[in-house]
Amino acid sequence: MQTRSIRADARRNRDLLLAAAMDVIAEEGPNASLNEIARRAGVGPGTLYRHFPARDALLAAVFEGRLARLCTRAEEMAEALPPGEALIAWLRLLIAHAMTDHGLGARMMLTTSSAEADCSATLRDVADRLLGPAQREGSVRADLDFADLVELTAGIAQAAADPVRAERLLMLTLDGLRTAAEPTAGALGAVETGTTGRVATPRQERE
Amino acid sequence: MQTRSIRADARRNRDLLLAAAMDVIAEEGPNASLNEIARRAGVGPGTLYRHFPARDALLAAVFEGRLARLCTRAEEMAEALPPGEALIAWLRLLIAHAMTDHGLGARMMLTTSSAEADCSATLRDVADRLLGPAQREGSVRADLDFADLVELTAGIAQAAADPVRAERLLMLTLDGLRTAAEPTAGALGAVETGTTGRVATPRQERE
DNA sequence: ACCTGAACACCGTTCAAGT
DNA sequence: ACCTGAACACCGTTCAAGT
Repeated sequence: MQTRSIRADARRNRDLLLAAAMDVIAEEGPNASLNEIARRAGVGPGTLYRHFPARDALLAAVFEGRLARLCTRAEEMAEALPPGEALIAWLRLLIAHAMTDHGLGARMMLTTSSAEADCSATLRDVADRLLGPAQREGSVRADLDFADLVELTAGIAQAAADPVRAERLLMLTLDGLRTAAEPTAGALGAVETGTTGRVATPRQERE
Repeated sequence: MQTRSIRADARRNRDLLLAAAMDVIAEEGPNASLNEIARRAGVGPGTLYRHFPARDALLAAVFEGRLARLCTRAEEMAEALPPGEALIAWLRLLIAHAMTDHGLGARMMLTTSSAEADCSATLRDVADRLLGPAQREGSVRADLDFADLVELTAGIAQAAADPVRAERLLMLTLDGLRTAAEPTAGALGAVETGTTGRVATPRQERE
């Protein structure tokens, strides 16, 4: 009496929907037609909306599987490599991940809403597990934040046309564009302004 | 006999369309409804398609105005500031630009197609005008490319939720995430690999 | 309980018909 | 020449009706 056959059907429909969604999204990206997904799963559109009331709920469900794999890999890296290298290797993985399915990964990484399937929290735990040691080791800036890594990574993934460009952008980001930290002229007190967020626009600053 | 009144009408419709597009895109972003734009311009949808056969053509037209301003500012900065500072100030401007209209700027900066209104070429000229001097001065990496700047900039704009986050990400990108260039263990010859683009994947990394 | 699929308002795009 | 706007196929979303 605990599990009804009707429930089994619902469960089966959910699985069909999810499988179809993975296929269609892989082909068409995160804006794929929901009706098409329902059609390919062999159910009516209403059934899709019953299981996934909003598009992001469906995307999050697809995203979860990949996220699990990403966490496993993070553990492996934390054990196999020195902290700094582990973090960088994982960032590389994160970028590859964000580039799959026409940017579904990046979209899910950046979206703060859809708290129901909170991928963001899981991601944060994993990232902190790698970031902390790397910072203590001194191979990475101490003021780095989880959000910094996610945003820089997602940005690179969205802007890069292919994995080669992505790798290039990652290396630039790790090493920085500047050659030195000296502000051209004498020692203005402006060296540290970078960390404070907004900086005065250079308007009347002539010659 | 050179200019017909009919032409004046066509011209006027184009202007109406463009003005409406600027409004609607500012409100709804680059995926705004084309029918809605035509409606607000007071013309039929067919007229819109006559003047702008593809969505990107319309977006490019909207983009052109802002691009012109961006070029003017670049000239001003090149004259008023030392090369390194001018480049950075302009990058900041580029990011702000890429964040307007719900990401229209970033989309146009990254899209290589739609060669008709080649914003990309204009942008490239301006960027090179600032990048070259900054590199000769030595304040910025010598191997930096125009594409690097555009992609990093567009990536930051797309990933940042607000201008404060964007400024933070820009500063991180300028200075780099790493604290030092030493590869953890002894002096492998790997210090310079960052500049070569693709780097060997860390051994057993599959998938 | 869960599913269905017709129905609604909208979209992008086209094209015969007008002027 | 240029414009119109009805028309087509599609979309996201809902909801009475079924089982």
